[in-house]
Amino acid sequence: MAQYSQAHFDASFGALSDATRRGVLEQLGRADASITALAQSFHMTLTGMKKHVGVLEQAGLVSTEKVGRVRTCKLGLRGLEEEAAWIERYRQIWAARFDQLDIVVEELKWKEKANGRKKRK
Amino acid sequence: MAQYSQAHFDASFGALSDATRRGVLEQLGRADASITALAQSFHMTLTGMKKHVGVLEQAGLVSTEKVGRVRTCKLGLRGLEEEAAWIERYRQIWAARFDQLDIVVEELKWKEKANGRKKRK
DNA sequence: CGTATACTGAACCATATGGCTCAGTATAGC
DNA sequence: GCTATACTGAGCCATATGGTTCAGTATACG
Repeated sequence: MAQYSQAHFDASFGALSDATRRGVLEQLGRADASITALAQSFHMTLTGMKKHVGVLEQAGLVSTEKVGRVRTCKLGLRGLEEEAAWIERYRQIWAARFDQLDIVVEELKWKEKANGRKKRK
Repeated sequence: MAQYSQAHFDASFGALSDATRRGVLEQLGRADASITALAQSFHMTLTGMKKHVGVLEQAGLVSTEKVGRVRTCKLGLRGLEEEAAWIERYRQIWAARFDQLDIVVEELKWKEKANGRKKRK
């Protein structure tokens, strides 16, 4: 889990980079749905929606099962833990860089004032 | 703030869906870098790297400034707050659904009974 | 001034993406 | 059995992506 299998991220972030697919995830969060139901929700053909579901399934975000004629889609086994972790790590780095900038600003203030008591170095 | 400007996500998640670009973000997290430096790091042409930087810049994740001949790239003003929030919200929905599944699993337990499938809380 | 460096832009290429239609196959229900 | 439903697969189309080369332009520096 500590290892970030980069390859996975290509698929999952790629899957998230489309508004329709994010919408599908949201809808599946409310309730499972058939391909037909999803296609209608997003005003597109069955075939088009099937591709989107395929992408989501490939990324492990959705799982499907066909019973009779109907393929039911639901949220997949994989959550977005690793992706959340990656972003969180990035955000910390980003924040750190920004803090450095704050420090620079602060140091400049300190210089001009020559009175700084509360230095947080 | 509660408004999620979906259009933005296309760009940012799209930018994250490529290993090279994620790598660039990590490198820029350590230190600012020129296009040339980045291109060398990732073994690709200047022109190729410039495109990646362009994508990241478009997504607001990187900002660049040209001084003399050198264009220096740094982490952009935009962090990934909204993206983190989206994923977090999804994860909660996902977890909720999974809890329902846990209930199902528990209901099925009476059947197997002996096998120790420990439920994660 | 002359040359090496750093980038830029156009153009090309192969492949992927996001949609569609159309022609199937399989199942539900009368 | 017949028909409507639900999906599937092939294939088309336009555009985007990830990379390249090549021919510039602008700047640093001896």
